[in-house]
Amino acid sequence: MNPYAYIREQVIAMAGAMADEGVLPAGMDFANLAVEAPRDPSHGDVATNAALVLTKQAKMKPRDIAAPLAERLAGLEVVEAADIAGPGFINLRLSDDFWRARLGDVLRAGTAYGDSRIAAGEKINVEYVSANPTGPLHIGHVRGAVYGDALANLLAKVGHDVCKEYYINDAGAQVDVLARSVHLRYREALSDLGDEAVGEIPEGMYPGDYLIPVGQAMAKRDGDKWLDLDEAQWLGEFRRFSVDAMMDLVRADLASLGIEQEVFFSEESLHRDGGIDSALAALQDKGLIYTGVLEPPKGKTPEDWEPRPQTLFKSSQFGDDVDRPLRKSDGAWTYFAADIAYHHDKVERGFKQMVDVWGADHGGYIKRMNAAVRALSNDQGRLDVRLCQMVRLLRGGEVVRMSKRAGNFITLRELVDEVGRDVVRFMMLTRKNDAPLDFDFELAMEQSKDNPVFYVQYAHARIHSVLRRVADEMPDLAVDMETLREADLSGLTDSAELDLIKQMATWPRAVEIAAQAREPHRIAFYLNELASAFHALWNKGNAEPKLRFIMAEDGGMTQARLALIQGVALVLASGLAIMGVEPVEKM
RNA sequence: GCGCCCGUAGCUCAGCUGGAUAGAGCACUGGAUUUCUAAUCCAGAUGUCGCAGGUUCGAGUCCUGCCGGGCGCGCCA
Repeated sequence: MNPYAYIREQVIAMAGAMADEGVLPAGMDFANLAVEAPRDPSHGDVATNAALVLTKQAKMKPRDIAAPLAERLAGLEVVEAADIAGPGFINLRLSDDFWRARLGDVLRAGTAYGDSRIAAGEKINVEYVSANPTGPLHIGHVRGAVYGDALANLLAKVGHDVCKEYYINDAGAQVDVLARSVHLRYREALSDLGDEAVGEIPEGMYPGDYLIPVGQAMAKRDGDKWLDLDEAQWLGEFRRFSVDAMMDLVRADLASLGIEQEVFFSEESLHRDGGIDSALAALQDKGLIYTGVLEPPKGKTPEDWEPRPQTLFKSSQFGDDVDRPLRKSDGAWTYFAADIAYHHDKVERGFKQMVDVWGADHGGYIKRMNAAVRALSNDQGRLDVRLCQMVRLLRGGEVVRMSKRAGNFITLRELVDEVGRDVVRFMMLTRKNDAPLDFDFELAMEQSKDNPVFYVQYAHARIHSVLRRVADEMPDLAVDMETLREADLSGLTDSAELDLIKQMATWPRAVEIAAQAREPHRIAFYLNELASAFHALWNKGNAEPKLRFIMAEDGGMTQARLALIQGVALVLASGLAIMGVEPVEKM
């Protein structure tokens, strides 16, 4: 049971009853009525703004509504006290028994505790990473990868039917460059001279060593059949072969972070199979495509600007600043045209809700994509573009400088190899996605409470340490899950113990809030607080031996305490699962 | 010039979509260790929430205008 949702139901039911009796007017709207834990715990366990929200509709003073409502609430068995405070808040203190029963909820649900049905069965598409298939993933891709993956988990937790997707930009000129670079490595592989064969990699080619095995693989598969042909004859095959190889690389990089997407959608397939034609035909039918001339962009006119009639999409009709071109001057489709077709395909696949995770430098594209989705879906679909800000790498307080030209970009794989998957994932989720993030190598590896990854995992490991220990110290005591679920919890009376339960009871709500805001970082903050409450109780046991989890002379108390910390472990584990971090049992 | 994001304690940041006296951590000071892993905990201070208006019972949160920082601004992806 979600205690806040439960109390809210009660409040609404009572307000309804008051309406029936004529104390309040009939037919009031309760949408804004909130029941939450007050910021200040001294105000009680839960608070409601009911009287304040209803004051206008009822045309009554807040306190005149609050008084009779509080009186009724006080009559509930679980309510110990109902006070009116401030401008008209009703503060409730709930019985300890009520809270102890919430621990039972946690133990019965297991890691499914916090699962919600607010989005039950709603299909949603989450597209993330979508890096160009021209090389391994690097540091710039990591945050979006982790954010997108955690968001997908979070959305699934609240009931969404989530499709995790990657858009392969395999149609642009960068793929020609890739194919030529691989052809170079192919020639190199067939030459007796080895690396010497191609010498310096020419300007405008990809110099990375990761293409050497790709060239070798091609040489092994096809021998010298492409060696003396014109580019036009080998380019297509080299494009396909190279993109496949790069996507294998990308998938392996993602796997090292524990990311596995279900759909890999090829941009090239849109060009090949008529996807662009059909998407634009759909827009054409709606009268949203025309030929026109755009104004030059203000403030930064390109030198070679010349007004030119273009094929344009009326994105300005859907909130964009100007209409956007669909064809390049050479007649080829723009990237935007392909992207329209891609989202058209998503709409056709039945997605009304779509999330795209992009780098902050693509912010300028949001309006036109939103416009396109609205147009393609007859305003039924909704695209939510989430931007991830830059990650700054620090080593010992110094910013790690990287440049693409110098080729010293830190790859995703290097990062994971150095600090580990769990650290990377957790750290990337310790900030709001649209705020810049500093990633400090030294802090990431530090084993102290300053390191949030460690702090949370340590709490989980500590709990399992106790569970291992009790097996040694009290071998005859039953501590399996089934037993703990039925344990008598009435011995849990200390404020630190009840605080821990109350903290756990906010988990389902924390999940829903994070999911609605699409902000998985909130999960990281929640886990930090829960871990903190647990560490506090642990230390209280050092000062007061009566509060220790293992009470060798009192099996019943030990079971109650173990039930408590097992509950904490379950909530920590279910939160870490959303983040994609392993809940370690031993450190 | 235009658009988007950001501005909260000395530093790094939360702030539950409008609630009560705006919170953590770091740093600083003092304290707890024959431990269920002290890898931790407890106690102590600080704020014109960038500025100015507006909306209302109530604004860090919503609206408008400024100021400051970041990103972007036909045909690259």
